[in-house]
Amino acid sequence: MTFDESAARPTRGDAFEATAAEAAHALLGPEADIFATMLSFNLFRAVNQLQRDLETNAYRPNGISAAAFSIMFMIKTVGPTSPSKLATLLSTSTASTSSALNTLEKYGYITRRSDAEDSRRVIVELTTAGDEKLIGVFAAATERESLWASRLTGTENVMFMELLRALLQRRPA
Amino acid sequence: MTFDESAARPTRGDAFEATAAEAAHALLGPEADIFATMLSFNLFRAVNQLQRDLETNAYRPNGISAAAFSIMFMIKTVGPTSPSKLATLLSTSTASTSSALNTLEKYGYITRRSDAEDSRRVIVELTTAGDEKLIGVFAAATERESLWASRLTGTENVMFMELLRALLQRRPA
DNA sequence: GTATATTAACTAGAGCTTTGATGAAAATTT
DNA sequence: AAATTTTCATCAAAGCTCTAGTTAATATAC
Repeated sequence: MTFDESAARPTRGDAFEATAAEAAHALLGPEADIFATMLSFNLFRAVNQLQRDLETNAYRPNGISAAAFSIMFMIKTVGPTSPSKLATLLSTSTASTSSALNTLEKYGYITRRSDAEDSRRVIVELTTAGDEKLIGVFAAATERESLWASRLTGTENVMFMELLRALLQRRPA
Repeated sequence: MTFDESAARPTRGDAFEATAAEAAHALLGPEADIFATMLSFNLFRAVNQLQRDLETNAYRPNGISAAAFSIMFMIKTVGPTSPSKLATLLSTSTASTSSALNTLEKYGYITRRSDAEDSRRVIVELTTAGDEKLIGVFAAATERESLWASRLTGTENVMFMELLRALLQRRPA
């Protein structure tokens, strides 16, 4: 990926970022390099706002949680699969997955059955109701996400995607 | 912010992103524009990994939670303040803040006292133990965050910061 | 001055998260 | 074949999240 180097000039964060930077220097001393910390700070701020938006406007109106949505979407992605596979794919624990599956099962959106090959294993499947629910929630979420993306230009969005892919794919230096 | 337009060429995501994109098209049809959705998908993936890293390597070894850390850091940032002010600044509910403050108080990291001016109001303050704890955790978190930032070049990190500031400061189009 | 409305903090209940423990089944070792 | 280890799923307990509702105190309206 290449950037126009002239673009790499410092710009200003908002008042809140400035206050947080002050606190960081108060904790680590005025000489400390806090760039990565402020980057992480703003990253969490932005993602928390997006997450909240999706929960308020896509998940909750449809009566499901973010975790429930991600599990249903994952089953849709990979097909009928086991709780442990879901946990691995979603970077969460099997215990959390088990708990969320309990709720989804209670609502009738997924079913559990025993694997004939390996009876330790459980196979989780979307029901018809679950599939229909997922379609509605997914459409609502996509709409909110598009609204967020509209804060950036097309080029900026592509850059953003590049940077995220780099974060996900590159090993730490 | 300006970008080198030649950099705005599509690159490839990982196998997992490709699978998710397939599922998205299965839900919305092959014509659907799922760019924003995939951007959001990768954003959550990256942030979840970072969050997990910080919890595992900075917060938990020091015996506190991410919420506890963010509250302590906020008190350090703005000084003694009320639960409702903390909730506003952290974009969370007063109920969550109250719950996290209960734990922090139990551990002796913060104190609550009544405001003389308005006795509905509570003033939350860091104890000496809380301040010392915060310094240690903050240093550990900063170290992990720097490691993450090292996955990107200096220019890329600056770009990343620009994009986050744009997301936080610009109104939806 | 009394009644209503608003505000601050908290609790209650449901859900998801974690680590750690448990039980059962499969794989491995001896 | 028998004993050990590993794997899978689940539960338990502690903590944070939310919405909704409560209590107490302040502000405003009549």
